[in-house]
Amino acid sequence: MRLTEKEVVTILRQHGYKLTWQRRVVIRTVVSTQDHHTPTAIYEKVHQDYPNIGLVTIYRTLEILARLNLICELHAGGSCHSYTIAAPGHHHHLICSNCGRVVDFTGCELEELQQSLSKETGFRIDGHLLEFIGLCQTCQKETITK
Amino acid sequence: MRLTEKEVVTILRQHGYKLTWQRRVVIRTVVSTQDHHTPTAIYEKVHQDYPNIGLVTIYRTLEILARLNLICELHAGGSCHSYTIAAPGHHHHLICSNCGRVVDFTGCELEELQQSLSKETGFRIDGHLLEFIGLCQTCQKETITK
DNA sequence: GTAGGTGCAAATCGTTTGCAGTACA
DNA sequence: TGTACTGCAAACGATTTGCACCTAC
Repeated sequence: MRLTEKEVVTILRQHGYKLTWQRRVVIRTVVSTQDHHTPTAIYEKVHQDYPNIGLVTIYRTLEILARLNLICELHAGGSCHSYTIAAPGHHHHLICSNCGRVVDFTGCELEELQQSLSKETGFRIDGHLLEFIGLCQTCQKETITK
Repeated sequence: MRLTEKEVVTILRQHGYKLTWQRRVVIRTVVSTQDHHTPTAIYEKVHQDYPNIGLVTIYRTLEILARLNLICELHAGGSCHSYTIAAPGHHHHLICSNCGRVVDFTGCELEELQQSLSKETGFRIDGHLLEFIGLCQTCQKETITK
């Protein structure tokens, strides 16, 4: 399950950050969809309703949220500065290359591979990056009708 | 096994690209180390011996090499525009977070996970991104002595 | 009341493009 | 010899920074 606006806000406060309306708007935007967003995309979306908000604020807010692991950076989609709302705990992402929808999953079961790799190479393995890319059900149908 | 300079050059020619000394120098630089390089890093390295080469040429050469799958883009290291020489066939990377050394491996065995994910989510899965990050043997020793 | 947050403008960085000259095949 | 390639400079987009003002706590 993904983090809710309330949870994100709470964690933000717990870490001593102030809750401004700008931050709340950014959080709401990220939480409210299943896809991933670049800073500019968030800016354009938010800017429609709140023309006073600055792009700089988006950057600064995203930086904080990323540092607190409240949002996740994606790579497989294309842009490497694209974020989606986090889910608690260790998880990975399955991304639709057409609409950008992101689905979380747990249970990557890489421990075995990681161990044998570690043994073979002598590396001390600290982490991994795993993302799947494909087409979601809706976009598959669209492709067929076209 | 990773591609050699000769192999890269051959493939380049097979695809109708001309072999300039600039391209040869870039290829040699990428092939000659086990780590990964950003365009700027390659430029600086190459520029010492060949001050006439332009950064633009590095970009254009890397673009071609990437398109022909002769170099691989890495993400887990930090910079998202970092390349390492490719190995033939489906493979993944294990990256040292300290020295940047890259080790290839095959046999990611994600087919099972991929299938169950596909069944659960309805996604048609087209590909995946998998990278391990850690410390190579040499860098582990360094960390201990310090 | 005050520390932290915001917006603006300018600086900066990485990357791309237009164009005239150059070199590989 | 002709076409593709190069280097330069300029353009461009994304991101960061300095600073004066503002606001959540």
